[in-house]
Amino acid sequence: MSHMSFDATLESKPIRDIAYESLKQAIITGEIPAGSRIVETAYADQLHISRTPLREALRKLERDGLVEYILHRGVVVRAFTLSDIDEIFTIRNAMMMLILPSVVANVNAKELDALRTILKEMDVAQDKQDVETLAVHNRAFHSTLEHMSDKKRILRVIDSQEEYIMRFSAVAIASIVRRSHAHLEHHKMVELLEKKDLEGLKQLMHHHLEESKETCLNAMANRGF
Amino acid sequence: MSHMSFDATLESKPIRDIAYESLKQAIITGEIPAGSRIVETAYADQLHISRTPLREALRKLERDGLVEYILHRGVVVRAFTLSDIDEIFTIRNAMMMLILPSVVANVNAKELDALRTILKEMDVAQDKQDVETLAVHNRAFHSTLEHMSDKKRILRVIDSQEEYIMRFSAVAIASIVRRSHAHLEHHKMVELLEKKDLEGLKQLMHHHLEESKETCLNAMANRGF
DNA sequence: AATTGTATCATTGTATACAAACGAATGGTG
DNA sequence: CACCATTCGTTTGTATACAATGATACAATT
Repeated sequence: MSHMSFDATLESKPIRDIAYESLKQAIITGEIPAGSRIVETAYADQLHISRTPLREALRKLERDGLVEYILHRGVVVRAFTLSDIDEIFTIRNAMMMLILPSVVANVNAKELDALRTILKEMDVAQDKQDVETLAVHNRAFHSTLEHMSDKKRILRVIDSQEEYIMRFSAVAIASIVRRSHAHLEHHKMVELLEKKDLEGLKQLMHHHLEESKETCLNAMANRGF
Repeated sequence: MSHMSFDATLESKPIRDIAYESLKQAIITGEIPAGSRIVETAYADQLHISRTPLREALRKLERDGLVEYILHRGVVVRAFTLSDIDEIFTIRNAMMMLILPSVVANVNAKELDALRTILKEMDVAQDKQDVETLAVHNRAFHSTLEHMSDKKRILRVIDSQEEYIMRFSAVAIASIVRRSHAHLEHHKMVELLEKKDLEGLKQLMHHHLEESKETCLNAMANRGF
């Protein structure tokens, strides 16, 4: 056993998955504007890959609802409206309410530690007003919390909305008021988790996500969406 | 204008979509058992198509969560557990609660008529105890009702669970007791819609879907799931 | 006998080639 | 000039060919 592949995470992913993630990112960040048509040959050339893996990536994006397929005309990037954002946050909130019971039921010391560790890093970022880092940790915090649940299918729905949420909640975090509120709420969430206070957690989480949605919708509206 | 293509619904769909639907059906009905590996060459040959469209169909099913992808080993059909079924019904119920306000807000005479027409056919099927037909109309009823909402993204989530729901709720409809309850509830739903009684409708719908889930879970458990 | 190395095979991953369909430009006809 | 048919180019749809990878069986070594 001289040299096996040491790190499974570095293992070469199929090109189609790289294309999938690349496209997803480009669409969510708006790099590829809504309404754009994605011409396979052009995009494949740009990525220096063939059309085959690109097309498979497009089929996945189609099921994600990020692109729309038109017979014999390929795909166009779907647009986000304010209503879309509203719905995305609403879905996530509802799903969160569904998994919280299992989160509280499953929570253990190790996972609480993981949350506390993230929280400490958030404290630092919050002190520095480092919004970028805060956004990253925010995602990690929520993701860790969510995945304490064993409701796989519900988690799948949440995950499918996650990309958008993080994209748009970054806008919410940019608000200094919302930022400090959210920070306090994250701390309170861990407290409630420790106490296994399901009802308190549900109420807090619902409020947290609702506030986040409102802040985000306002910010987007101001940006002329 | 001699002969254009007359019926858009008969328009030739891409093979990949045919493969997609065929596979989806086969998996949901259990024709391809859970845990089976789907070997591309074999399945493509069986459908008399090439691997390319089949692979694109598999990528869609992957995003649907119907198959699982394993690096360099292809896809295997995911298993349904009782917990899966529970979650699927739960998701659908929660999503339904979210769209009902917009359904009540948007309802108009034409759509109510459509519902009433379906209901009449259900009356006939119920009289004859024709479970097959009842299942078809049941799907049409719920689908029509749901699509009165303009919440596109939430509807997308509902639709993504719909196939399973119909597969499993067919089991529930097989119960004669549940069948008559459901029938009465469908009539009551239309009444409440007419009256635009949102709260009443929410309560009824929640109960309706919950009962359906319980009946289904019991039936499945008895079948040794 | 157990284990490890190696050859082979089955299967997936990707690229390319060709066919079919659509759309825009062209040209003829009333 | 308007209108329709035709042609051509672009782009998607599908098939096939080839490369890369992982699994398996078997032989060699201990």
